[in-house]
Amino acid sequence: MVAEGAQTEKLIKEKAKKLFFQKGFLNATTQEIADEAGVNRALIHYYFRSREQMLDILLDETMREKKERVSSILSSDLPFKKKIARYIDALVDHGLNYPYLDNFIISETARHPDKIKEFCSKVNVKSSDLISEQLAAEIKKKKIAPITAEHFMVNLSALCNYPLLAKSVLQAIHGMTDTSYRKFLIERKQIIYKTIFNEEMPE
Amino acid sequence: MVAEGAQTEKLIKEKAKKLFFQKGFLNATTQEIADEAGVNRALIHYYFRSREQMLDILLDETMREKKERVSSILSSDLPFKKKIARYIDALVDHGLNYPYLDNFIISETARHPDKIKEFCSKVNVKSSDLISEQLAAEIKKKKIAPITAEHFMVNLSALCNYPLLAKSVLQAIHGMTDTSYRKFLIERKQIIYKTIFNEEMPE
DNA sequence: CTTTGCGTTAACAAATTTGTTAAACAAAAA
DNA sequence: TTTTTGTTTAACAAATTTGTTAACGCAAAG
Repeated sequence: MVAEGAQTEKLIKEKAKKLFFQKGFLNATTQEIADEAGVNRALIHYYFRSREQMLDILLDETMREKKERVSSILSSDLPFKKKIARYIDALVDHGLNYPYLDNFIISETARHPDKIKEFCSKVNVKSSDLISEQLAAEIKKKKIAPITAEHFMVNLSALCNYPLLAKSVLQAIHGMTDTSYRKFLIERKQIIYKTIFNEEMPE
Repeated sequence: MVAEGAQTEKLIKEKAKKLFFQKGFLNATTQEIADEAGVNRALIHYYFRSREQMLDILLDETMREKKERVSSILSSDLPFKKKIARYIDALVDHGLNYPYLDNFIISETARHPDKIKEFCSKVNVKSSDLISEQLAAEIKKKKIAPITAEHFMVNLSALCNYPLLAKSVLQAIHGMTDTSYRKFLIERKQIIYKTIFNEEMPE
């Protein structure tokens, strides 16, 4: 049973991401990660030196991937409402895969405030900048009620991300199964669009 | 320096809440809590037996308090929009005090799914039930666009809670200071009302 | 004044978790 | 076949963290 090096590294990363970002075990131990991947714990240190460094890599990788997906949509030349519809779609879909990613980032940055600053300086994407002109134009044309780009983006993030983040709680309160909650989240894409624009989502 | 018993217990709880719910250190050690309170670590075990039990008490106490505040508003006989305005106000104000409470609950329940179920069975408050009739009435009167009570409440929670939860991230992205972020959150009360009802918040 | 009991502390013990290292192992190169 | 290289493992060491305990101090009760 010899797993090629790069394979193992990838396997560990995948399983660690699963524990952290899908299951929400944000203090998963190196042992738990190793068990999940079915490898010896020392391999984590062999490939990543320390838990801390692995964590940084996972976070950087996952956030980068998400940011790419998301800002490619926001920087596209789609008409505004279409763009936002796509954005909602991407955000919710990504969140279905990694519901606890934001939760992880929040905890991590609460402890180590420098990390988020450092990361922002590397991957600086102030998403509100990407839509501010288009938003202003829509507002001028009276297509949308006046709102700043910051509040608009925060509204959007909140409506998309929160139900993913708070999955366990909302699911328990409303007594939903995993599948019915998933359905609820898919439904929300339309709801969010409607809440933001006060009109049905087209098509 | 003899601190009365009940005083000390209260002090420890306060400082622990500060670390967990205000600062977002959701793996604060017993030592950190003791230091914050300026007492010997053993006192935590003296009063709460174990870290685990203290945590349960803190969570129960804080959630109960929040639920009371919040559902008293929702079960009042205010007109619908006034009621929601109050609700937004209460939720954001509470969140200003304990921005990381939800984050804590989320992590906790991810690890121990039973806890949230147990809690829900004790303090069963399905907030959407408290407004569903009134909401339906408003919709019938064409005052609000059609939406289920569940989605309506999740929208509301999302818009209120997410910016508190994600404080560190949003603050970093938008380059805000603590005070300007606080201002931003206060502003949001109107924004949220406007987003939900598509009209200015009165008074 | 002595005793009793609660609150407090320091010191200790145990458990958990991370990180290191030397040896084992397998496949490719010599 | 032997060597070499990169990967994997078990065993060990160190650090962190939780939980326990015995002793100390002080105030109120006897």
